[in-house]
Amino acid sequence: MKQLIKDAVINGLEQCRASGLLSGEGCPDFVVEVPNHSDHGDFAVNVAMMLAKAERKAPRQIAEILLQQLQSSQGPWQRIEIAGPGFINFFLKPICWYGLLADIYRQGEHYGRGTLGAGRKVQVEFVSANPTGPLHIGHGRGAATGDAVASVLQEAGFDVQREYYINDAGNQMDTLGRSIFLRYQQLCGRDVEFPADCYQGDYIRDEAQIILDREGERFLRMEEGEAIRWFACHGGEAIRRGIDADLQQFGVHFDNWYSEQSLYDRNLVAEGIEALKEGGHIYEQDGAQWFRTTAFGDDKDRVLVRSNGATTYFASDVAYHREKYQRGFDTVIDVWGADHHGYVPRMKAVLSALKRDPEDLQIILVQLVNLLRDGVQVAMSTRSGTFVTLKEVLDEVGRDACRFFFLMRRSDSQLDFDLELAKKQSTENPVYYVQYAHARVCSINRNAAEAGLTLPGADQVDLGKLELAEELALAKMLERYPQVICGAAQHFEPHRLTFYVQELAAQFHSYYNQYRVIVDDRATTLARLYLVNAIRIVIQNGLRVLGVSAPEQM
RNA sequence: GCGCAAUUAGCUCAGCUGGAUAGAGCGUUGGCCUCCGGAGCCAAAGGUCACAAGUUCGAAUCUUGUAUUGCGCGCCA
Repeated sequence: MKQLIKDAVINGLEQCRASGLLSGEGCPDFVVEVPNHSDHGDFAVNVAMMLAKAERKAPRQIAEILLQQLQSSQGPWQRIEIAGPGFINFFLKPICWYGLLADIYRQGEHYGRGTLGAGRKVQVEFVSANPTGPLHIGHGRGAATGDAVASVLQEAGFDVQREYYINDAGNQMDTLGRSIFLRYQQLCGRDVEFPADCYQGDYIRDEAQIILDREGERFLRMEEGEAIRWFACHGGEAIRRGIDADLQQFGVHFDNWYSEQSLYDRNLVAEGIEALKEGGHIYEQDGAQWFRTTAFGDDKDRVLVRSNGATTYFASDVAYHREKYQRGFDTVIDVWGADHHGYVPRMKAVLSALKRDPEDLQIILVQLVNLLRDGVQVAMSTRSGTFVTLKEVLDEVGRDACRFFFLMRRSDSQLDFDLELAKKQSTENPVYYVQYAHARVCSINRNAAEAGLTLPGADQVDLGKLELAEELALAKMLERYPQVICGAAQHFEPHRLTFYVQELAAQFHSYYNQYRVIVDDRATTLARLYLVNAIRIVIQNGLRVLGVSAPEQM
């Protein structure tokens, strides 16, 4: 629709020049936009203001000349006018909007799908929490965000893979093994000290108990190093399965779980370092191997291999990201906690060193969640063991409310999550507001069916019966949906969709409260059923992308 | 100290590629159920878009500076 207006304006401009009304050449890169106020029409064009200098004429004067030209030709508009400093405002015929409703029915659950991605391969890596403890509420926000970004990209036509990176190679796994082993020994009655740098959470003791029940006391006789390795391996896998179960409950499904250890097993870490070395990006100092990330804008160079021979976490990240592109992804998206923002330059440096466009790596920073209970901040730390898990929150407030809540802000904005507030299920929790709009249409449909009315098809509707300003506004709102998806995908901002469905629901509730859908006049009833069910489809689609259900009854 | 981000209504936040009179929710105040589901709707009040310069037809949006807040700055993961 926008393009149609743009073409018409360009065409009109050329004709004005051909007839000598305007001089100048070339066409400025003007904008067709949707004005904030409906008084300003459906679309506004700023071309006259941009031409003012080149034409040496007042913007309104240029607009007047263009207006004459446009009015003499055919177009989908009802009227065109000049306003403000020189905007040309287009008012379209209602049928232009109502005609688009047929697309929504024709495409159904596919309405909103775009071709922006053109099938290009994108990977979204998110959560990737260390398998040393259960997911907490902060991971939940990352999970909701990553999953929604992936879904939005899918809707926009990208070929998306969701991946979870398991940090199963560091010394934290050793700490995990030791922690469980110590609890195990305590459960066996041994008087051993449990140091502060071990994981304190109750789940450690639970895991130890499970192992004790299943395996008995045989590990007491095992050499300590060997026992710790066993506990690390089995404990890590058990915790990973627990994480997976929590994510399942949250409705998040990964296509791939990627082990950091596997990078070492396949020698990819050494290969990654070698690749950087070949590019001349590595030097040795104080017995360590350094990657010259400062050559690509980082603050300081980074160590890949320590003087004791151990590789750093960054080294496996180099290998990991290098391997992602070898797997054929055009764009790779990492979802990180915002406290890791200092790592962005060095990861971008990896791409530059590997001769990849740094834009091929997009990093979404998610602010940590500020968890409150009755307005009082809950301190969270994995080490101290005082954290609220994602599962606890899910059990309390439910999946839909939880996901919607996480997606109500842009990801790099702080989020206050008050558990008591979220549990109230009152107006503070807007997910019900949106779901209710959907359920209301379904309720209308049930009533319509009882009255012997069936949902009309596009060819059975007299669109002329939709003559209310509110109905036209709703139709326009529905037309915007695919653009919202597209914008959210381009900017990796799923919160745009959250805002959109809320706005659409609000507009529907308002309409519903003011007018009745089922009225005496059959043709009007059918037309309104046609409209509100298009709304239902769009709300359902929007919620599905956000990972929230659209119940028919509440 | 250096770097990154933020600063918009009483509170929490949107604001698209620079566009016309800056929006929403909550809270406050006052209304709306004989009526398809009141988990809803309507109305009112509420603003120096942190501050100051600059860029231009036009700035909450772009540039620079200042202030405040948060985060990051290891041969940790």
